[in-house]
Amino acid sequence: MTKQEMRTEATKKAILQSAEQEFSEKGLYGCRVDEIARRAKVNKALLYRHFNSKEELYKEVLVRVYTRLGDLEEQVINLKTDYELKLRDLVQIYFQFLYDNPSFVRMVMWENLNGAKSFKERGVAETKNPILHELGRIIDEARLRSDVPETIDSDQLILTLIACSFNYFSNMNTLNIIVGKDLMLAENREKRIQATTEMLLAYLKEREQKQTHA
Amino acid sequence: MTKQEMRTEATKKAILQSAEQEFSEKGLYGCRVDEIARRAKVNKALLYRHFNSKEELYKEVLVRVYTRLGDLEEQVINLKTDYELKLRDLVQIYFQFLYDNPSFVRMVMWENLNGAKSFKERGVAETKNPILHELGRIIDEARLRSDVPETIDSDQLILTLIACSFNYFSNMNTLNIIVGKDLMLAENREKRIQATTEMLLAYLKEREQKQTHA
Amino acid sequence: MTKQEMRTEATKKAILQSAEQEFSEKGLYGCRVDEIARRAKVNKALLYRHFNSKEELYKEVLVRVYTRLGDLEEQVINLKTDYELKLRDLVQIYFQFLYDNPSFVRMVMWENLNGAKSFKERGVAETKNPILHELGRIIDEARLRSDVPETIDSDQLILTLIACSFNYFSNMNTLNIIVGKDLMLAENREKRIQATTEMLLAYLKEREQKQTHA
Amino acid sequence: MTKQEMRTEATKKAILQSAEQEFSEKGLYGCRVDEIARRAKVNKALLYRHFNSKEELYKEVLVRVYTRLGDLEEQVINLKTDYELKLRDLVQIYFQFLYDNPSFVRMVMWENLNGAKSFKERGVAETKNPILHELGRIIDEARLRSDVPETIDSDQLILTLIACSFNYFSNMNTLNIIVGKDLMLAENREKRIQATTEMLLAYLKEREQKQTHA
DNA sequence: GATGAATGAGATTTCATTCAT
DNA sequence: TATGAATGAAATCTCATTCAT
Repeated sequence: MTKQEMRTEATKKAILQSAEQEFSEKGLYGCRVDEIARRAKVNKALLYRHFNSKEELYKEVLVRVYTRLGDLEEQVINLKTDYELKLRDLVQIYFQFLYDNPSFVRMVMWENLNGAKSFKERGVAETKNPILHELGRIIDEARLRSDVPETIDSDQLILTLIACSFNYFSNMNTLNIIVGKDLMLAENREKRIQATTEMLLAYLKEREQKQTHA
Repeated sequence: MTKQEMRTEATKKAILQSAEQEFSEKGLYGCRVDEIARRAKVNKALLYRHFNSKEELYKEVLVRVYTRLGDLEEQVINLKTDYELKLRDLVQIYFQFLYDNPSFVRMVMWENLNGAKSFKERGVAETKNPILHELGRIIDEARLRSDVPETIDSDQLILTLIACSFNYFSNMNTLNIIVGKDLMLAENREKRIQATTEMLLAYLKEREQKQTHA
Repeated sequence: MTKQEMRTEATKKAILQSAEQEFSEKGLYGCRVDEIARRAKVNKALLYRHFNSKEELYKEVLVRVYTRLGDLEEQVINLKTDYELKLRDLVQIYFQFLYDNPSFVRMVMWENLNGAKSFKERGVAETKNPILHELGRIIDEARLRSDVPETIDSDQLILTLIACSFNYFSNMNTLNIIVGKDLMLAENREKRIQATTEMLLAYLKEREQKQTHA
Repeated sequence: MTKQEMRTEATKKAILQSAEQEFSEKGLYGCRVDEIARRAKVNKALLYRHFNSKEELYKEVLVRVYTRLGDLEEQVINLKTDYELKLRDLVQIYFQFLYDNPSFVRMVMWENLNGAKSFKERGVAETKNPILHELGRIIDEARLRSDVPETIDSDQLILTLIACSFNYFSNMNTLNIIVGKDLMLAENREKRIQATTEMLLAYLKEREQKQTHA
């Protein structure tokens, strides 16, 4: 890579970082190209040269943000063997990820509000998602060991994991008011991780019992 | 109420309806006053006469949408006596509300993305919320009957109920892709209601057991 | 005059008073019909019924304001006989009038900025102006008594009287800054009246001398 | 200065010239940004890029117009030595300036009608004013040579000079009607310059005499 | 006569995008 | 590649005026 190319890459990265801040904060419509350029310390014409349009830049940001999920892979493979503990860790890791990546949460929200348009157009769903991948494996393994019944609906577990984790951050502003607490506090997050884990496990066991009694 | 006043109310209502559609769809920034006026079949000046600014109109819509929660009261008071059945009904009612009121879901999302600014400014949190009110009562009653342990963390139940219900609709666009199903279908919603109920109950019982064994 | 007519007159007067405040303060373009109506506590439609248009109302105000000059007549006829004292009094009266009628000063300024359009259209120049009328008489009388030379240019006296009096109030905002004093203070006004009088007299005498020596 | 910068300056100058015409003619409120842009042959967005707002542009024009006073410096330093002649020249120069710069007169009028708001905000009073500066020097010198008494109130001279000169142009539209002459004519201006000078001198001498007799 | 609602045209300002260098 | 100037379209909001009762 030549010096020139490296400079170009640096420029693009600066733009993307700036754009991530702006887009995640204000969305595709609330955000201003001027502001992105200003924060990236480049001029608008350059931004357009590299990304063609505001919308394309937005999509690039979406992809970039989503890709970070992939970085969880290492953490996820090194989980304990016991499936209860594994599940607990998985929830923990997901919560931590959402806590560390507020722009992920917000971009997903913008996407949902926008009919997941860019999400679909850029095939973001294909992005490696170690959390869900591992949840699937946990269930599969448990099934094999008959820890959970064959009939378990793994979608419900996925939906519950996502709901309890994602919603905690996505709706934090209103939830804080509703429960009258600062849910950002480590203590409260910890409690919620615990409860989420218990819920998932309880759901599994409940099903198990039903299965047994059936 | 005079004829004149009735006409005025009708005009305001037309504007509010139009604004609700536009704001819930595109948010405060993505939406255009021109379009709201066009849909309401009034001119912009009139809209400004009645609502002063785009932002005030937005807040009015937020309040209006949120107020609909209150209409659930009748349904909620007529619940069965058994607390398990009650909980099931509550989840069912909430899911149905969110299904019937997509603009509620979206407005809450916009608010969260915007730091719940208008939510706070208009004291929307004070709005009657029969769902959460009833959930509180269910837990209280259960406690009295010792169906659930004293130590139960009711916040976790609230957060779970909201998360599992709200997130199902708020993130539907991306969830549909992730689970590869159309979650809007009655069948899938029904399953999710079932799972959510079971989760809540299992969580309660789990705690109960822990309590017992402790 | 019937009760109804009296009410109507009262309404018109209220509008005119309000309009005078607004127009003199902000001019024809800076002022808002809404505001005039609000201050007059009538609605706009009524205002239009009585005055047809913003511009006509403006002209009405101009005439009204200018007419107040006429009220000086009584004061002016009762002047002392000595022409020096008369002149002094005249200056004093004019200063007092301008001090008491800031809207006169401002309306004349707006008119000048606007090419005296309304001034001409409404023939405001025809309005009785006891100050100038009396100044003319003073000069005439003085001429007869040979107190001043025949050749005196009375226009110069008129222009000086107006300039020294009017400009003191019309440019007060900038003059205050230039001379670093509050020219509104009675003390400073008094000094200026004195100086203006002396100037007029000195001018007369100077001319006289020239005449004499010629 | 690069070519680019020169172009930019040219654009700004074109806008300022256009704005001066419009603002001086119609004032801050009567004037339209559209029109300024049209006359300057640029589009509105560019105008805003360079000047931020209509009001800032107005202030820039005010400063620009006022600065022209400074250009009189050369003329003013080369005055004759005799103080009577000096004074005469000063009046002549000031009249000529006001005649040549109608937008100066009008901007000062707008400012006074607007409470000298922009005048104060931009510290326009600090602008070099060779006329008043020189008038001060003339009086000082005269005092030293005892041509005029120590007690002379120089403010009165300043106010008279400004009043007689400025008012001649600021109120020309109404004065023309009052005196029934076209005061713009060179002949009439000349007479007025003569009268103003005599007035100032007469005032000085009158005071002198008083002083002498005292 | 009097009112409050309603209107159309237009004001200032903003924004995504392109041009010229 | 990179830049600052420039643009056209459109956004929010305002205002003199008229309508309907």
